Amino acid sequence: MSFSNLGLSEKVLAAVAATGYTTPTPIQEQAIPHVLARKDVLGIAQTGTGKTAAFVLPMLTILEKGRARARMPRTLILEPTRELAAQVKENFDRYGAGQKLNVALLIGGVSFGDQDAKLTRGVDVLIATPGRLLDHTERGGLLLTGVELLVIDEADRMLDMGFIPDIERICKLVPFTRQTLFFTATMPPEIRRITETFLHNPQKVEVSKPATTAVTVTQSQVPAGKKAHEKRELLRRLLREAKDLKNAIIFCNRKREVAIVHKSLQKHGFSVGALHGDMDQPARMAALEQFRKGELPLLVASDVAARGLDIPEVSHVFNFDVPHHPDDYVHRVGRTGRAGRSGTAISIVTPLDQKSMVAIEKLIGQSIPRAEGDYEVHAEAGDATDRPREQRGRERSRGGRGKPQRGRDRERSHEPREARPSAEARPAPEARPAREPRPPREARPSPEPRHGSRPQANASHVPSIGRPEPRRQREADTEPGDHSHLPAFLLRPVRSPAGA
DNA sequence: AAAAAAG
Repeated sequence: MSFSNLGLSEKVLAAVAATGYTTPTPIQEQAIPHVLARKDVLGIAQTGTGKTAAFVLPMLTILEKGRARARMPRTLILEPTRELAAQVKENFDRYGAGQKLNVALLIGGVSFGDQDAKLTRGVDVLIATPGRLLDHTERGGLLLTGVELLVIDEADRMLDMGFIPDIERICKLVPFTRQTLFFTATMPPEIRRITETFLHNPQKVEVSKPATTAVTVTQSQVPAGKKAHEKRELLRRLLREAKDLKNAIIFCNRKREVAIVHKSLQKHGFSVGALHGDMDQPARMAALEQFRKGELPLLVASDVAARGLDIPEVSHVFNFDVPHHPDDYVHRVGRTGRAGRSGTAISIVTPLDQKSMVAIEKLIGQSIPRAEGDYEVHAEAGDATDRPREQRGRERSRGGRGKPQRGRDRERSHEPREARPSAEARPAPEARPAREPRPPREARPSPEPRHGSRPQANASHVPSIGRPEPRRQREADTEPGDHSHLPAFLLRPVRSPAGA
């Protein structure tokens, strides 16, 4: 199968050929002919399946005829996040280069006036997040009565984000006779309901969901204490010792944690950017762009970066926090090992994360082995090296010890052994009540190598990544000023420990 | 439990 059989125009075929793609993905192969036949399409597909090109390419073909009128866009694409919207625009810029097409991006966080001026000139393709789009319509600068084709992308994610009322409002503003392309990864009842109202006799296109992680990704978990400073210290060690690390995304569960980890890595000399939804839009775009260009090899991010963002060639994904929702794990890990390339995903797992890990392993249908190497949780009880500043805001994880933990223990003991798929992968720690002191190291089973005969991730084998801190030194945390142990490409160009 | 999006 090739692109030339799908009914796309010569111009679009030439643009596709110029990018080097020769074979359409299943979703493209199935959806493109329906779009060109001006049918409604219900596409059930995850990100990473080539979904974006499945609507961009036929839209470009359709848009070759006719032109836009002022304030009346011809097509409208709704996206859940600003970054995804910007990415769709890049697709139009790339494949529509040979066409004089007006593409406008209507997202929050950037100048309203520039967007308004562009609308006045007339746009063929309007790509928007719901809030800013409604802002423009309410102020009267935008009329949706000329929209011939509407794309609702990542509908289930919009549902999660509470956008569905906005989407329903927007749908009332576009003509009833429009063509609608509706994409979702899953079909919860609420999504089913809106497909019935938004779509007319839709052609259903479904591709097998990669509800699992790619086989080319080497996954592992590393045990850690639940204290954030221990996790940050472990992260630094993992970054230094990682094999073949070219660039990495480090995921945190909270925006606050993203900021803290980012600052901490900066302080320790790493060349690192941050991405989360509380950053202003120029900073978000700059971070993403620098990371894409390779100017920053490391990116600390919230789940805003977990889905859909096309960042080629990410060699490593780190879960600084284990995601509480197993789907998010799949999405995060999906940032690496794309298009058959190899990738590495390493999760820092505290005792509190065990439940989440079991759910993740169940979802992906495989156990995630312990990383090779000497990764052990530091002594916790009465740790004399505790620094008070690290204890701020830790009340929740320390206080209320008795009740919740008793509850968890009880639950555990009622769980049948064979119902826990990964019991074999992680023998000792979670089988033991969390309150008991850990036995001496010698008594614990040593982590078994899980990945064939891969040599131990020892820094002496990977000179390019740097050497690990000696254990004693780690206890005391590294001197922020001393960056000599970091390989050059991970090193911040600015040597002064600014912003400390 | 949190993130995402309109200021």
